[in-house]
Amino acid sequence: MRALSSTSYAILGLLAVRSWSAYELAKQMDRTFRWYWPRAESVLYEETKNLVAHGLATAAKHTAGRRSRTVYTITERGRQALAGWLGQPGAGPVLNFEALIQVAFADQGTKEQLLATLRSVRRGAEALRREALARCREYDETGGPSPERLHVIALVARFLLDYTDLTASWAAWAEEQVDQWDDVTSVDRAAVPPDAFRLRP
Amino acid sequence: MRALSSTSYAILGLLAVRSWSAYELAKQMDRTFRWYWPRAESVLYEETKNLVAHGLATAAKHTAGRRSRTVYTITERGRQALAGWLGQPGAGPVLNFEALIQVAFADQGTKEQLLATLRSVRRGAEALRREALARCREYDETGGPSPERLHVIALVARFLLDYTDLTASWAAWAEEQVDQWDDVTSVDRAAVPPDAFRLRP
DNA sequence: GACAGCATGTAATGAGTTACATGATTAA
DNA sequence: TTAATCATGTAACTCATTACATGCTGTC
Repeated sequence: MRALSSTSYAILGLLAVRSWSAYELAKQMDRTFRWYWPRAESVLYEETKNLVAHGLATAAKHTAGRRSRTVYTITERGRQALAGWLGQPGAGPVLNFEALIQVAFADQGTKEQLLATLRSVRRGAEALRREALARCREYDETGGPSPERLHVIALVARFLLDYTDLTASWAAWAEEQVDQWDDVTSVDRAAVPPDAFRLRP
Repeated sequence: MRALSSTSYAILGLLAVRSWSAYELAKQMDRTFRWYWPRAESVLYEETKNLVAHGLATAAKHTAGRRSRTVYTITERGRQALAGWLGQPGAGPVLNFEALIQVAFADQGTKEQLLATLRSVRRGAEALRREALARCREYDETGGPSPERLHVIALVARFLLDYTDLTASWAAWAEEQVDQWDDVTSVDRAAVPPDAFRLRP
């Protein structure tokens, strides 16, 4: 029986909304947490058991046809634990951006390498932005699967939309800048993007 | 002798700029990587040894006074390894935002809890934005410690400035929205922030 | 009858964090 | 002389990932 982690509470949060099978939870984690709390599928199967061991959820084995599925349901203690955790100070955004290390030391490589890095970041970010926009349109038009939770979902959505847009826009801007450079080892002060060091209005 | 990780290459990147003592590297990691590749100080002392074991750096024990310090220098093989890594596709931004889980399930707690979470995020983000702005002003005015690297630093700075600004602005906006709510369990469709689901112009 | 997807896991491994240990130097 | 900071690490632990294992079910 492990101690409860933020990941435990994240799953407990989903269970507070409704009961889910382990498989459904795994899919839902991919739909939602992937954006701001990405974890491998396998943690789900460990954590659900952990929640049961702590008495925060119950597991019910169903056998639809001959195929088994375990449905998890939150307990009253689980709701209390979740409410308590919501009062703890949670960590702000922690970013891991490998490609940005490569950008920071790009003068040790070639211009082509830097452009390839930026293009790959831009493509990935654009795909995420498209996905975020499509989901947002769905929520806006249909109310989504939990219309009674739309007000909190909107807060999260606003962040993710802005965040994916920022990444895509930045990568596009950086590509434009680098395109204008003769060389990645350039020392020319004029090659430094103007206003890069100032907050946009 | 461990396999090389992205963290290994990050440190190797610093060594490509100049030689550093282990302690200086630890400080520099805090100054730079903390923003987009945060790692504990202790990894530095493991990784430097690992770089030496791989032949990518050399260690020189100096004794200034009676205090010992180990100065690390990149080797030719180290420069080649770094240049090779710069050509590999690096991962895009991966976000871990614990407080956003709490926002997503805020309807299971109280309005006060949600406001406290948002305020704490905003305070932290504002502090980071101030720090980023101060560093940017320094780079803009003095050229910073490596003026010949200013063009790549500017690319990184632009991202970090926008990113810290986004987080701070979002938290402030979210606080304003929630302030107007009667209750966090509100179902009123009018309480949903207008245009939250649309990309800003 | 094969293959994609449903459904649920386990084992091995690894990267990273926290906490601790140690002693020197310098400024108040 | 006390505290802060310089300077370098080690050990234990935790969290998470990757890769694998298993068998069912519906469809072409």
